Amino acid sequence: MKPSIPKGTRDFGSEDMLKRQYIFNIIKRNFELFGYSPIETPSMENITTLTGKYGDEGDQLIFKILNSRIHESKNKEALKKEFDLSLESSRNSEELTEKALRYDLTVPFARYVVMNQHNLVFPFKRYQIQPVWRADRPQKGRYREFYQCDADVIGSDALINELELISMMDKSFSELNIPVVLKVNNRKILSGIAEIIGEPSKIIDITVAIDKLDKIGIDGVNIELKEKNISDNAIAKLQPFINFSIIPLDDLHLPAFKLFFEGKSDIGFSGYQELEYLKDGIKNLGIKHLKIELDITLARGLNYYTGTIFEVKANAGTFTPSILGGGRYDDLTGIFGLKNMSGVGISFGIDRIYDVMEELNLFPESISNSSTTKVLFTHFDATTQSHCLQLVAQLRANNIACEIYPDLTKKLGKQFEYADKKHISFVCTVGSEEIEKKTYAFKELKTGQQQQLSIEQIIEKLT
RNA sequence: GUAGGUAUAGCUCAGUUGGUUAGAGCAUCGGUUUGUGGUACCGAGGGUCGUGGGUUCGAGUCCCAUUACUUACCCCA
Repeated sequence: MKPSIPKGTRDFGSEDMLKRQYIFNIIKRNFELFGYSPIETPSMENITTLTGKYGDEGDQLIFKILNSRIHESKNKEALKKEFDLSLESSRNSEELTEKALRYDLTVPFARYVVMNQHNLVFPFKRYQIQPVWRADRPQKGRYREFYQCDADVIGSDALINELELISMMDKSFSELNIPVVLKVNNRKILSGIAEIIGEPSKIIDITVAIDKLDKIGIDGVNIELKEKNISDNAIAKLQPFINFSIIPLDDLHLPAFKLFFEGKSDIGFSGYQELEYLKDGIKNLGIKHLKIELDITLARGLNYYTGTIFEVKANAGTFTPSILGGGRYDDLTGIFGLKNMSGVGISFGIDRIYDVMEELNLFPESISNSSTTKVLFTHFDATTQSHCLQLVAQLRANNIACEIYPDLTKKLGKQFEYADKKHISFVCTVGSEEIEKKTYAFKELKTGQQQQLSIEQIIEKLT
């Protein structure tokens, strides 16, 4: 049988893992620096917890888990009927699947908050670093199993939370040294636009069309809008937004927004006010790295967002994936029975961050050619090998990572080659003469220097 | 769901308008070197050319089907 793994999944080798841990460590440190504490939730959720939160497209991508022991079902007729119906259309049948793999970390988090509401201190700030699964078609930078690194604060509708998140993104991407643009928008502004032009149900079509501006030009956008049955009158009203769809936040002319919404759309006006707060507040953050722009076309498919929305795009030449997403959700916990719990959060996509950093060669050289092992003990036979056991014990007692070449071989060359390939810095050779004199041949592979040292001298050298 | 591309050694890939025994590099193992790695040289093992059918005197090469992988669109981290 030829070994294989499901498509869209990957194995991570040791070097991959060291690089991934490098990213995880930076993100995790910043999460803690900004006051978030860790939680974890199960890989699988009850399917009813997940469905209906991600929009139609998202719901289709949920990995469902077939119920166990369906052959023992007492009501096989009902089961068959559900199965037949499932063949006809996309639907959820608890007869067949009552569990599913989590699609993101935000919805399980909301579920967690509701279930633990009496034990949590609000506003509750948590971070969570775990894999999620999507039944997507894999392609470059798109996987079916990938990690998200989420930080959310729930139980506070203050916009200072958004500012803190922006500050945290700036610090994190600055430390990772990735060139990025933070795109910001606000669902309230989108709703306001839809309200004013009288096409409230068409807002997704509108943003999708405007988003194609740089590809198909302003006329192309207008044609597409018309194809989506949006009235000429509405298209006319949209024109200012098409022209200023993407604009650096610093250049943003807020009075135009105010004028557009004031007295015409309450929700749009409140979106404008939030934007104004953010623009003012960002001045206080001391942003060093992040380029921030307002992007009216940024909609984000997830249904639960209600206010600010974030997306970070990396710039690795032709490869410009979005590597972070997030936003504010005013009532995600409401469905689970807990009202008035506004939350806001962001999610780093570590797998794509990895791809971008690999593309741009941003990993420190030291990661690729470093080993967790400091010293390899080489030997000639069973006697000298077992003597090594005493020596490694002493090194490990001093927190020096070391290992013994496990196979018995007379060939020192082979053992040295092992050390070299594993990028182990030092080799300590133990022969009968060494055991007698209690000094060992201690060689630094990088320099080729070798001296006879006692185990105490070795420990001293390495600490 | 829509549209392309690819499939040959463990890995990455050559293989000409169809023509005798299908090649290379890397990796593995052995040797030059039975107490010293990264370099070098010599040698060895490893293939029903994704699967099934067809055309042909003859198919890795052409045609059809099928499966897997992959890229782009949609959507997304």
